[in-house]
Order: sequence, then structure tokens, then C-alpha cells
Amino acid sequence: MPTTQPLPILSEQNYIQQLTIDCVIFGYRAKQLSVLVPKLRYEGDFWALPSWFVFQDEDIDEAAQRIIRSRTGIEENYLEQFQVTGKANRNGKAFLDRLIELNSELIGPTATINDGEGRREYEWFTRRFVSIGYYALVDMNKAIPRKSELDQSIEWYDINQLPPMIMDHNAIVTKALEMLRLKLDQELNVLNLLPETFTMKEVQELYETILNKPFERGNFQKKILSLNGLERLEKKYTGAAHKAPYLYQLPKPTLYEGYTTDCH
Amino acid sequence: MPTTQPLPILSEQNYIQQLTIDCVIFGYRAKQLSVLVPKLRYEGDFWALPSWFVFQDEDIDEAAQRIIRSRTGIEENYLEQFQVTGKANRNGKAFLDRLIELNSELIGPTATINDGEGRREYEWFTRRFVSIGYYALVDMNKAIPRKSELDQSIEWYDINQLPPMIMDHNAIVTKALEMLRLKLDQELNVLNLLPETFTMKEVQELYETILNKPFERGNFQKKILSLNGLERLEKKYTGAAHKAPYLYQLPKPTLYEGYTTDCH
DNA sequence: TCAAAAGTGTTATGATTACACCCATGG
DNA sequence: CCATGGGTGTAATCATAACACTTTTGA
Repeated sequence: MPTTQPLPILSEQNYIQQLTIDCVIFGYRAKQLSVLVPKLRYEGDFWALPSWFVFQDEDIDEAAQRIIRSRTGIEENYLEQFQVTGKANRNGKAFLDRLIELNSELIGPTATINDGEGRREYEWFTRRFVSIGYYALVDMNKAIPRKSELDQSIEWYDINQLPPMIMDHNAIVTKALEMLRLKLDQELNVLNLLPETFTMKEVQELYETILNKPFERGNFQKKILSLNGLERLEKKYTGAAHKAPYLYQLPKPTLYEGYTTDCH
Repeated sequence: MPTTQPLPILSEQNYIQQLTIDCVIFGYRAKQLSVLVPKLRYEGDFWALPSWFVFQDEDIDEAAQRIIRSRTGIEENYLEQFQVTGKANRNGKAFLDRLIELNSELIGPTATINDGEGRREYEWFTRRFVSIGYYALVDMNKAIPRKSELDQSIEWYDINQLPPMIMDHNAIVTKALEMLRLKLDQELNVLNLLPETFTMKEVQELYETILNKPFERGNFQKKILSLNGLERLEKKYTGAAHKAPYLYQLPKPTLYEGYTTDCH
């Protein structure tokens, strides 16, 4: 058993019951789109999206922000709510049964799942959960992956090589990617995946990676600039052996848009 | 007091707590877009969107379907989930305080809000609720507005002349309309607002009403037909004094799409 | 001075818009 | 046989795509 500290017992107190926030944290570097996925601290290979409950006195957007902050170390993250899943048969029973089978010490040598506190906790977790999905776009260079007390490890996984996750978490990532792609045409929010300043070539590579198709260089530049969402910095880049490209950045006020919109 | 039957007491049992489904039921007739809004059976003028909790063994989509069915009498309705609102300060306290002020008999002459059962019920309702918004598109000719046991009346209101509703329900309608408009370009789902068969002119009038702008007749026809989502019926219309228009209909399999997609 | 890649311009293509023409229908 | 409105065709306009030309940079 790899655990070194006592395993925390989750209480239903102070949380909205049967409601979770599941977060898909996207990162990008070198033509590779990744998702930050923790592995749980229990025996058996359990991967699960960063996920938590909502405090009674907390906005759901704020809860998502808190969850993402705790895993990336970044105070304010760009995020979008993208779906709610609430199938009646969506519960963690299959996962929990296997978890307990492999981790009998969880309920102690004498206590069984049928007795007292153990049973109560177990029942709380095996009820159906409604899940609100959020995705975040973070700068992989700034993010410092952090385990929660429930994690054994946490890592960036290429979007095409995700580990098998519990419940419907793989499907949630697929949906998040789909929703991310939908907005690419009209918004520049996706540039929150890049460092603060970047060249047009980097933008193009990002788009090509996410949409998995090539763009024509000249037209791409015109398209992006026509959205009027970028500031061109007059200083130039110093690389080697050719004309230096301009650097661009998202204007400050735009960076955090999306948090405070409408009445989530 | 207009009530004739005892007012029902809602119990938290069997429902997912602190989660509601709020429904915007759209109807359309004669260049007028309407929303079906019930008025509550209590003293004071309280209007509220059709809304209910989710049973423990029920999909959230199914819950929305049930709520809409109970108000329209239509078994299967076209519906879309469009947002989740979950601000921490989103509770019905202001509404409930006023409701109780005007309806003292709700808690009985002896019981007070501070005692026993009354207090427990009251606390349940004044906690914050997370609301999942759904909109439905129904054929106003088929729908038979039905009161629930909580309603004094239920009526179609022109989208531009909605009554003031409790909490953030007016804002929810605004958001629903916005989301409905977004899809108009690429999908024909909106035609679920029309009777089973319709002419192209009726389609155009519907679009013009929802988007509040005129379209050129010839181009509109080409645009809609280019979506390849309509069946042209070979029989023609009999009106008067001019060429008879074709009738169209949505093909059956398309009609109910949207219920079973993805993992809501 | 040359290769590489960046910035920008120019033409070709396709989609959308504006408009016109003809036809069915009932009075 | 005329007025009305429906179906469809054609030309003009706009947006996008394909491609080319020029410039900057370090070797």
C-alpha cells in the first residue's frame, strides 16, 4: 500500500449533495495538447478527472476555479462550463466496489460495508451524482501539477493517449474537446493555452493541433487578425537566419472574460 | 384565498436535493413567439417557470421531459439543456419570505417558522438551489396548458410581454432565447414549433419572428432547402388566387433527436 | 549573397445577396 | 385574363482560398 498518511474520510457536510464539478484541464506545448489527470492513491490503477463537491456558500464557477487552482497552482484560470451529465445510472458503484475489493483496509478489519459509519459513507458515495463539466485552458509552463490528498500522482497526458479513467470521465474529455473546437472560429480564448506573448506561427500550430488540420499561412494570419482580439507588440523576436516575427498578446481585459458572464 | 384543495407540502424525500430543473416552454403561432408560464396558487402575484426536482432514479433529461409533459399534455417534446446557474446567492429566500408574509396560513395559526416541521421545510427551501435550464419547442396547437397542483393558472405569454417572475426566471428565458437563436443557422430543430406540415412561407415567418429581422424570399428558400433536413410532400396546398405552395415536414427520425445524444 | 521564413498583396474560387422572370390559381 | 404570390434562375457582390512576391535575418 503506497499511502503514508491516513486516508481522509470525505464528509457530506457543508457540500451540496449529489453534485460534483469535473474539470478537464487543458495544457499545450510543442504541438501537443494535454490534459492534467491525477491517479488515485488507492491500490489498483484508478485515474479520475480533478473533481470535487460544491460548498454551500460557493458559486459553482468558483468551485471549478478552486478545484483547478488546487491542481495547477495558478490563481485565476480561464474556464468554461460545457455540459451537465445526469443519467440515473451514473454512479460510482462499479468503481467503488472494485476500489474496496482492492483496498479492504479502507473500511477497517472489523468494520464491514454493512456496519455503521462505513455503510453510511459508502451509501453516500454510491448514490447517483450529477456532474457539471468545466474545462480550463492553462499555460503549461506556469502550471505546477499538484496532488490532492487523494492522489498518488498527477501528470499531463497527451489528449490522444489518455489513461482509462473511472466512470464516464473519458467521454467527458471528448465532449470538452468538442466544445473547445466549436469556439475556435470566433473567439481567441484558446490562446490562454499559450504563454503571455507568442508569435503568429505558434498560434497557427496551436490551431492545427487542436483541429488536426493544416492552414495556409497567409490566410491564417489574416483570419486571426481580423478578429481584432490581439495586440501586436512592436518589439520583435530574435531567432536566427530569417525575418523576425512580431509578438502578440491577448489584451488584459479579455484574458479573464468568461468568469463573470451571465448567471452561472 | 383562492385555494380550494389543501396545499401540498413538498418533501425532500426521493429527490436530489438542492437541484432543480427550470423549463422554458416555447410556443409559436401567427408570427408570435410565446412562453408557457404558470401563476402560483398563493396570495400575491407570483409567476414562476415550470420547475421541479429530479427523482433519485431519473435521468435529468427525463425529469425535464416529465415536467414539460405535465404542463403541455404532449408525451414527447423536443428539448435542449442550455445552461446551469449556480450562484451561491441564488436562493428563493426573498420570494419565500414574501410568500409567507402574504400566506400566513401556509405555516398554520399555531406553528411558526421557528418551530418543528415548519422550520425544517422552510430551511430546505431557503437553501441555495442549482438550476439546470431546459427549453422545449412545442406545437401550440397540440399543447393543452395544464396547471400543476401548485398553480392558480397557466398561460401563454408573448416573449416580449412576460410577467415578472420569481428569482432569476426572467433572465433564464432571455438566455434560452439567445441559445435558441444560436442554432437557427445550422439546424431545423426550431421547426418543432410548427404543426407537422407547413409551407416555406410559414418557416420564413417563424425565422423572422425569432430573429426579428426580414429575409429575402428566394434566398431563404434556398438556404433552408440546402440544409437537406426537410421532406417535400408532393401534395399541394389549396388556398386561393395563386400558385399553391408545397408542404414540408421534418422527417420522423429527426424529430426526436437531441434526447438521446451524448451523456446528459 | 543565399536560404529560410515572415509579412503582405493579388488573383481565383465559392458562397451569399439582390433581383427578375415565369407559372399556377381563383376571381 | 388579370392580380397575387410561389418556385426558380441569373447576375452582382462579398468572403474565403490559393498562390506569389518581397523583405528581413544570420550564416
